[in-house]
Amino acid sequence: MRISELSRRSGVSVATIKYYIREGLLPTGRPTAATQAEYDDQHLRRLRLIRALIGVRGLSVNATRDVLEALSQEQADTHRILGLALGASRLAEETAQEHRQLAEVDTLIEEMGWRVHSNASARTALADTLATLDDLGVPLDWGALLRYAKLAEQTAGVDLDQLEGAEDLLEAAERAVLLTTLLEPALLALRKLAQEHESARRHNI
Amino acid sequence: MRISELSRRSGVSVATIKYYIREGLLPTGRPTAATQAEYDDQHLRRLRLIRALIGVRGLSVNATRDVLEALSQEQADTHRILGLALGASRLAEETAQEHRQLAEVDTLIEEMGWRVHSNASARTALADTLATLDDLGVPLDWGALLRYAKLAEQTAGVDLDQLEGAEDLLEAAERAVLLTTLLEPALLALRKLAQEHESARRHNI
DNA sequence: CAAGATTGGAGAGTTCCACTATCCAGCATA
DNA sequence: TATGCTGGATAGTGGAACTCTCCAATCTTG
Repeated sequence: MRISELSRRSGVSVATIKYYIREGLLPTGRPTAATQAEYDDQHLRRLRLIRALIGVRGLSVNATRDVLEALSQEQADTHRILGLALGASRLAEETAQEHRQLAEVDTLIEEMGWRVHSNASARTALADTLATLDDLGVPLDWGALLRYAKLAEQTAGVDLDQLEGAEDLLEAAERAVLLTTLLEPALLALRKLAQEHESARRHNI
Repeated sequence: MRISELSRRSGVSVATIKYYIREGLLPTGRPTAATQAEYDDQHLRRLRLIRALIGVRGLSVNATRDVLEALSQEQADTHRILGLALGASRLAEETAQEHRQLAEVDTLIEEMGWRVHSNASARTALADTLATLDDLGVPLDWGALLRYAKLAEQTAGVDLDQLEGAEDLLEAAERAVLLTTLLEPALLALRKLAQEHESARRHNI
């Protein structure tokens, strides 16, 4: 198919497809002439993934490219993908406060018995939030943190179960990305609904 | 204190403070003369909260204003805050697909016995993601959804426990906002760490 | 009490991002 | 052969989040 058909089938404008190609989110088509190229179902599939990551998950184009690069580099290795596909995280200036929080995060990881090698951004993101809560005078106590961690562990268990049924490796890798990245807002939405219910229950409304 | 001291103590530039005042995130100081106003610790506190919501949580200025308005309007009612303080969510076009997913979400809410009245944005956010996953050929099955929901319920339990110790109502309301909004990236970070561990465990690495 | 810095308020300017539009020569189709 | 589509490049758009500049009034310092 040519670009206009790709556009029609994906619902993404030709101009935007060109933009994604320029930005390295989407590979170019197979050129058939100087001003002609051929696109296939892989392109369509990739384009849908891009739109999901940008539109539903709210990732930036840059963050999306990072995720996609991890996807293509590590297609054979689902485990690595899970470690890599975490997307955008803020760059944190290293204050003394942050260092202390980072140490607390590492203690938590040890306490949970988690074997975590890379994932520096998740560690700093966590330390970041803990530091901010401290600054705001609403520190999160160790017990709560531990309970959250245990629930996260169970959640990850459900996540990994979802990967079992995957047929080919490409699909497994893609599914891993979707579960780490795309499911985030859904889980947060679930938590909000549960909060409202739990609040109503405790206040006897 | 005057604006420059507020700036120095908060680490936010004077220009930005003025911008937040213009945008309605921060109330004006108490005017003492035509070109002078007095700020207090409440302003400083509010400013730190704003920076946390924008910087750490990544909320937009508009979304932050919504959260802050909910905070000031419903200070006395923690439950309402929890329902309101969910911040930015994408506007979804109502396709037939979406309707089906929304029905599934409602079935889930019923199955869980959740009493949820408002929170339309959490419902659509959830339906959105389910629809997208379906479109991408990686549907989330009912069992997994139910397991996620149960974990969300337990997470909400921990959340609500955190509110117990609050002394005054203002603090309770603020804490509710921080827990619904600011803790999100932390929980997602925990999930990522847990995923990496769980993946390593299952693959015997 | 004069000089210099600071202030509140408002408008304009800046930077970044995610597109979107325009242009062009080459190609496909009728 | 004319009409429209194509890849590639460049420029333009609109929104968001600041940031700068200006002003007269006011405060502070010497």
